[in-house]
Amino acid sequence: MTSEYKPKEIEPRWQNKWEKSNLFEVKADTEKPKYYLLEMFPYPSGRIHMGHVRNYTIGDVVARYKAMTGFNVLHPMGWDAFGMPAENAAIEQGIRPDKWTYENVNYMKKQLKSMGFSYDWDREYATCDPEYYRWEQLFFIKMYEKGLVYRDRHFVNWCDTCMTVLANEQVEGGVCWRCGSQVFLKEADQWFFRITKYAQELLDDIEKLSKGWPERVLTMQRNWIGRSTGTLIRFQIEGLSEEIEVFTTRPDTLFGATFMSLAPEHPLVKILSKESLHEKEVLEFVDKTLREDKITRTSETYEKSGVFTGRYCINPVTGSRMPIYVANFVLYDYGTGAVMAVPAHDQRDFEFAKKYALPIIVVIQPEDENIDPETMDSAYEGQGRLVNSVEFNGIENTDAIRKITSHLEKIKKGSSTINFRLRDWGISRQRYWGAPIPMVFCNKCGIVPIKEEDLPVMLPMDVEITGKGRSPLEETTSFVNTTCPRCGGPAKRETDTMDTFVESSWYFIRYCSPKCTDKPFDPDEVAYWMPVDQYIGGIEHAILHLLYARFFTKVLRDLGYIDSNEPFERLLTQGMVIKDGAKMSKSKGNIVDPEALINTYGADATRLFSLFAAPPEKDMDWSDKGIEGAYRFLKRFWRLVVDTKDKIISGLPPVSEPPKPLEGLKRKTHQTIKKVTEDIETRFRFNTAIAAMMELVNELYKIKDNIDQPEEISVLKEAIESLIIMLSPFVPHIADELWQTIGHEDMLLKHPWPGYDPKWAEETTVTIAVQVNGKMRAKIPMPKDTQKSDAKALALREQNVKRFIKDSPIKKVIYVPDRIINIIAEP
RNA sequence: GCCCGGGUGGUGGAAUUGGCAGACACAAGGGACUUAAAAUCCCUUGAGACUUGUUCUCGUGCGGGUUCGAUUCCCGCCCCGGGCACCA
Repeated sequence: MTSEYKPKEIEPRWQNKWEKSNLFEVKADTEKPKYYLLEMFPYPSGRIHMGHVRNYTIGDVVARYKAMTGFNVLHPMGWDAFGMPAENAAIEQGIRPDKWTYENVNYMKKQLKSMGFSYDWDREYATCDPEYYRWEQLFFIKMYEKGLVYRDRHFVNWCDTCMTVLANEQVEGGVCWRCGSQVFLKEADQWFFRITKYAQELLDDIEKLSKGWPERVLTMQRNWIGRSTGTLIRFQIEGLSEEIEVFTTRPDTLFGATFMSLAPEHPLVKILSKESLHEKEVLEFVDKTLREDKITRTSETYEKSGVFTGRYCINPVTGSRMPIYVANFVLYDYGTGAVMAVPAHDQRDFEFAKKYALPIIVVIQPEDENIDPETMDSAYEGQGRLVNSVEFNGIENTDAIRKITSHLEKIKKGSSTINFRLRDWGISRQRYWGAPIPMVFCNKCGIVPIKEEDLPVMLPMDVEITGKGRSPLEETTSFVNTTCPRCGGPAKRETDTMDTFVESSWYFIRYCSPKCTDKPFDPDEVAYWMPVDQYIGGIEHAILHLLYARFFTKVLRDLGYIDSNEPFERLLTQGMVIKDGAKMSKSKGNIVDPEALINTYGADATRLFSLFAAPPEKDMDWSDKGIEGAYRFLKRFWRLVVDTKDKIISGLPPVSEPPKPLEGLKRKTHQTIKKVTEDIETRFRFNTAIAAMMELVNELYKIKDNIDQPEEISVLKEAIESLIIMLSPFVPHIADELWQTIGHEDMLLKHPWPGYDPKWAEETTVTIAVQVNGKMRAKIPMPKDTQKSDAKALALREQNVKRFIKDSPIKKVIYVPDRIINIIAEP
């Protein structure tokens, strides 16, 4: 062993040793408590980036720590391998998506291994493996049979020049990212998962997650599901048998509803204007609005506009005729896609009414002012008593909500209802590189699912991908043409593939038994490992991925595959990696390649820095200089151990009563163990854990050369051994190397985590801050647990304290034991 | 626009339940060692004031408030970031 720290030599050596001894392989063992630690799996984009390094280092610290505290730790890794970049690579470089993907997987796997992560690589898979997506196809069929899958019309982004469907990401400022022509919304038949059926349970179970998930993620999910209680009201259309259904949370304003607004997408729009004078104008307006993107449409500053359809509906309580408009600000996605317009009490309706000279009727008057439709310049959206509402006049509007709803129920024109903002999950993608949807279209039998025994529906590999025209699968006749599973006659396959969020909605269950071939999961394995105890990943997944995974877990439970209600017991959301004030990205050119860092400073320094730079939840600012500090600390620690190695090897085990001069070191050692343990266990604050260990190293540097006596050496030995063990989850290579250097043979992952003696982890003297009238005037060391009267006496003796009290009488003394004493003395 | 976060020295951050603002690092400056450089080790380092102290004043995005005491709680702003259902 050399005396110099050479990460390039020791890191590959230990990675090999770990691999050869199968250190990270785990098996279900009911004798041991299990711990399932999972980080969000990566998309194989080509090379790992700093976000991966950060995410997987955080996970690795927890995984190794849990193993050292006696848990049977499952720590798997795999690849979220379907998605658009592979198709883009095919378009741009002519490389096959499967080849591109698996090459990336191999390269990134090598990179992850060079970081020394404790993955059980035996469980690895990619979601584009047919052995994986075949089960997804099975779930689709089972869900179809249960009524959880249906087909409906939906709007997609369409580029007329490329003749192709675009993802939102491919629409830049309303135009196609490739050819620059205007993108518009086009209707298409799509497959949907009925996630709304689970809306209430997804909302209720948020409560159960409140212990282990960040509050902000739960709030975001709650708002996304968006449950609101309201009233469904039916308006009869004059001259037609159809009714317009409206969802409103403000039925108290019904007497003030003077017109009706429909979303441009609403199916009634075409029927209403059909063969009328307004038909052309309406259709043009709808067409124009669908060419605008949704974010513009819903903004408050957006110019509200609409056109009259030529038809009227009847207000069910007043009997008055309400003109029906198509309005650009009404969203088809929320409620029923139709809004009863109450201009006096809704700002958007008010603006619309002013613009088109529609009647404004005030039906709610506040206590302290008198609202007049002639003079008002904005809608009144507050509380008050009803007016112009016949038998409901004088009632508080909050009571009127209930009373008018019951009235509507009596006259059979409406009912109380619960509305969710959450919409069903559209999973159809007109793309090649995804899991085929296992359905066929038969002229005789209609839509028919593939037979279970014929799964998987294999994605054909030999296709031409141009990025233009129809999906490549539609062009592949050998794929499209098939026979009907029911009648055996000629049939066509569904050529849409599934949203890649479907793969990531259940991958964590597959890790429990990744090699199971006759069913999706081995029930015993799943029963042992699930749920995931700790999930770690980016905050950008706070809503969609996590909600879909929760939904899928509940569906798979109801299909009888698993018992868990929720997939992830605890969640840690990690911040992004920022450089020069912006998220690291290729387009900004501010990428830092982790591979270069590993080559220069080693995996341990890279890991240490990514943990030390910021707490995990926060965005982390990258600085090139910071890694130098981490590297310097490792060198410093290395030298400390090498310098004291001989003493430590021959040293005595810890003594309970150390020599007086070393009591401070003993105390610092136990305090550090306590701090590091708590920081990992309860707070995930690795930056402060590392800072504490740095402090102990600094302390050791101060005294290491003055230690000779056997009893002193025993204190030193305890400190250094504890440090090596505690550092091992953070910087595993150097830790195992130094552990061996001081004469041990076991690997630290199998070594127990050190405990601390509470007696030594406590301070005996504390520094009390003395305030006079809330301003700090002195600091006094006192024995721990000093009584208030004694503390007061000591404080009053202090020169600077006397100076500020002068002759003023002491009115009050506030004492927070072991922290602060505040003397209130004002003349 | 809507929902959710964040803002502390030159920089990253610390302050765990309302109780000493700036731990630990980085950068910078000074010194030791060296023929020299690198490496290493030691010291100084929020701003300002003077009476240079166990000193005072100011200071946690901005403006108010609650409190003996506010980075922490409340109200109103400003700025930055994440998500918004076909990026993953």
